[in-house]
Amino acid sequence: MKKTSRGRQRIAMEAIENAAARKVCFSKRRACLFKKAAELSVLCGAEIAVLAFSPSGKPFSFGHPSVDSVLARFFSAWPAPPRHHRLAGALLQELGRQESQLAERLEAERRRKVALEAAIFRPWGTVADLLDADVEALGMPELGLLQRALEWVRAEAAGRAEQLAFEALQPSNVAVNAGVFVTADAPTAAASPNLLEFGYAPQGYGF
Amino acid sequence: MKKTSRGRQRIAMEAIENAAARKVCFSKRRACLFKKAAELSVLCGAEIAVLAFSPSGKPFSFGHPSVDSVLARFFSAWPAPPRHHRLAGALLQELGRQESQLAERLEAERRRKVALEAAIFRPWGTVADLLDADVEALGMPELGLLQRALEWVRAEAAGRAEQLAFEALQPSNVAVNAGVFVTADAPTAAASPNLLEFGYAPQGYGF
DNA sequence: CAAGCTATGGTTAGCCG
DNA sequence: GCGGCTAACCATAGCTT
Repeated sequence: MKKTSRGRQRIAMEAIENAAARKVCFSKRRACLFKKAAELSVLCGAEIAVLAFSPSGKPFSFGHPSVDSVLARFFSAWPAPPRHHRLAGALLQELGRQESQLAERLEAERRRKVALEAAIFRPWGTVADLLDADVEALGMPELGLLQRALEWVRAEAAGRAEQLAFEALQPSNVAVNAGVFVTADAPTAAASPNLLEFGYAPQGYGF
Repeated sequence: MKKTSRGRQRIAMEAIENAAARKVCFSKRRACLFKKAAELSVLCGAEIAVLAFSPSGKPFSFGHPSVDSVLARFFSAWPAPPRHHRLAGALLQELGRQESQLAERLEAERRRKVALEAAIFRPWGTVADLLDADVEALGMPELGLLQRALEWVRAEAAGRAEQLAFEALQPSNVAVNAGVFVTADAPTAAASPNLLEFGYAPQGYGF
């Protein structure tokens, strides 16, 4: 019997030129990376999040117990350096300065609302677009609402994420999800971008 | 010559009870996980972030090209679902309702400032503490400032992250950092929490 | 307590169906 | 374009230093 395979070959640690090979490599290795992350979280009880964008820009994520919880913890884990006090001083100063302008801002608020109104009934791209485009023009009530709205949207998206366990792993407390953001070609297109979701298990090399 | 090692053994995919073994396992596997993430990003040109908390709560992260850039992309990559339009409607409605209360809120703003003032000159724990404790009381100018302040703090922290490449990998565009957040025992302690930084290379099993 | 060792289980590049 | 196969690299559990 002649050898039917060359087995695993050593490859150089550099960008894979061949597009097809790169895609296959990404899918295979991403799966293993997520599996390793899951194993680590199970074995050691660690909280882990992995975010990955395929070469074509498709987002994938793994989280234990969830991507969001890890992100939240990560954001809050950064220690407060001494400079926070300087920051606080600057904040207060700015506060006092702006307080004296509250009256005129009340009027400006009204103008902002008109701009917001126009922006809102225009089809949106991403949440970030809303933030980028309008946050400067938003007044206090809008900011608060926007913040809550963003949290809501992200919570809903996270809630739809597939809750899958790896075969050899504890079937609970491991979440894997992947999604695609398909931009609309026409800015005026009424159809909203698609949200595709995948399970972790065999989902092919597509991305 | 008698066998000097049992080689790699198969272990059950369940939490490791022995604390010491768990620590060693976490350190070894985390290193490999980061290495795999780096390889994937180099081979496929993918953007990847890995956030991990050790069992004892110490944060570690890997990012290519950087944790922050991946997080930013991840947040903005979530597609805008149709419900955004419903959300927009609700937002506008709420906006109109709240606009009629602008005048009285102008007065409330003044009261908020006093509360903020008190909060600001109190030693802070983490940025999250500030957010959690005061965001409800913050008015529009404070919110905007706080947002910028948060971004600034995170940017500075990220800027201090070690820029290391793995031996076999391209020496650029790979960032690895790890830090510890040491909480102050006394809430009134003036000393701020420490920020310890590590390189990726041999740093032992400590965490 | 971290670093090195070694045998073995796990991962995966290249092919095939 | 996917899943599977195979053989060769790689990761790593348990020890030793």
